[in-house]
Amino acid sequence: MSDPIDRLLDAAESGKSIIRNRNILHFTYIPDTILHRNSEQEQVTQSLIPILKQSHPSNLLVYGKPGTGKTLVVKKIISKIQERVEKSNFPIRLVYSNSKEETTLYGLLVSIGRQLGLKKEELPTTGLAISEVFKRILEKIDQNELNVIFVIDEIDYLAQLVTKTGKDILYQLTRANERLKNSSLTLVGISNDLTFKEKLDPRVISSLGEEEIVFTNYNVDQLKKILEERINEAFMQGSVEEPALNLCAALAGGEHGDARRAIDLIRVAGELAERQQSDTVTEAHVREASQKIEENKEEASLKSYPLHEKLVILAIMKANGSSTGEIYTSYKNLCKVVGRDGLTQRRITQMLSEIELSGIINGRLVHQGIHGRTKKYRLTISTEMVKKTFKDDLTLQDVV
DNA sequence: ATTCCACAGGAAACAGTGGTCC
DNA sequence: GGACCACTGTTTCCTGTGGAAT
Repeated sequence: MSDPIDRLLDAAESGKSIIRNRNILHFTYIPDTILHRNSEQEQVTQSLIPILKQSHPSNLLVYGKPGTGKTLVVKKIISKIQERVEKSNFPIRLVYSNSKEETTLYGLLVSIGRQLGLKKEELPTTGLAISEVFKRILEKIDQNELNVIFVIDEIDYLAQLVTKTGKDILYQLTRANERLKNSSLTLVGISNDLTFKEKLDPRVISSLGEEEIVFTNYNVDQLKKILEERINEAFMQGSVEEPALNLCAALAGGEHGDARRAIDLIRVAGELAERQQSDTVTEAHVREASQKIEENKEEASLKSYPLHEKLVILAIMKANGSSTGEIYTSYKNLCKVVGRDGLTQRRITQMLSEIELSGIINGRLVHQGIHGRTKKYRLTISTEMVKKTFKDDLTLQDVV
């Protein structure tokens, strides 16, 4: 009798692979035709055309929900312009940065500076005043006579960072051209949040929102087209069943027409099907994939929490559906068990709202008359999931 | 009609870290 | 080596609130 592991490996080796090309199953892979964003591509191109004419265009704002291809379109068009302009001896420099990836305003500015070629000695990663960092970036641009396009993804986060620190960097960015002598700066902001402009300083709105382009959500038919094209290239002929394709499009369309999610779904479903040595991807695989993606998200976010947040989640688990006060008492007990000092109730209240944002718990404000008002929280994920994930944490082993 | 509970959640201040600049 | 800066995670202090109880 052969070793079961060998048997598995043998089977996997002899079974045929239904995925031909994995790369195509990543959202960020863009074959030229696959975006289905013709009118948006035209709009973006048009508003950036002044660069070709060697005058700097007005600032541009691009809106669209996640997975609508807005970043990909912007990047693609700018790199096309770059190619043309290179020949004409009028250099432009593309600087891309994602506000969500940088946790601080300082970090964002430094990432921009690095892309412009500022070394660590010229622009240290900490210690300077924000205005100083900004000044150095502008000096560099002017010195090298660059025509720069700043693409700032998730610019709503930047706006948040700015309001937090009280600096008006956004305003200065939009008006930077007034300070530049031999160069130019164009700002392309990308945002998921259509309402984000309302929170901005009116002075910023007037210069930033000169041009606006909205990427509408994909509908189910468009998602189907996108999936079909990718499937044709990425899978073996006929290995994805029609109902599976439809389900993928429907699931992703049910959220806000997120092509990234649709493509993720079909990729994971394909991988599952391969692992199970199935010749085709079926509806069942897609459902399984959807569940798996969900679980992975939950697990990853549970794991990423620091100790006190984990304790709070455990406290909610132990007293499911209870009020902030009860959760706090439960949390204090847990702290005693693991031998840590408990934080204040104010901080725990804040943590609860933070955790709620991630969707792991659900809060409901209740007014109990003379018994005051409180918020009642319950877990939205299974307790098994929490236990399973926290078991690996040494300090938590006793309390799980 | 008034009181009063049990918090929610904003604002500000603070401590500590890790850095620059002169 | 002291003044200064950004930033995080926290504490302290505070005002506001809907409806049961009186």
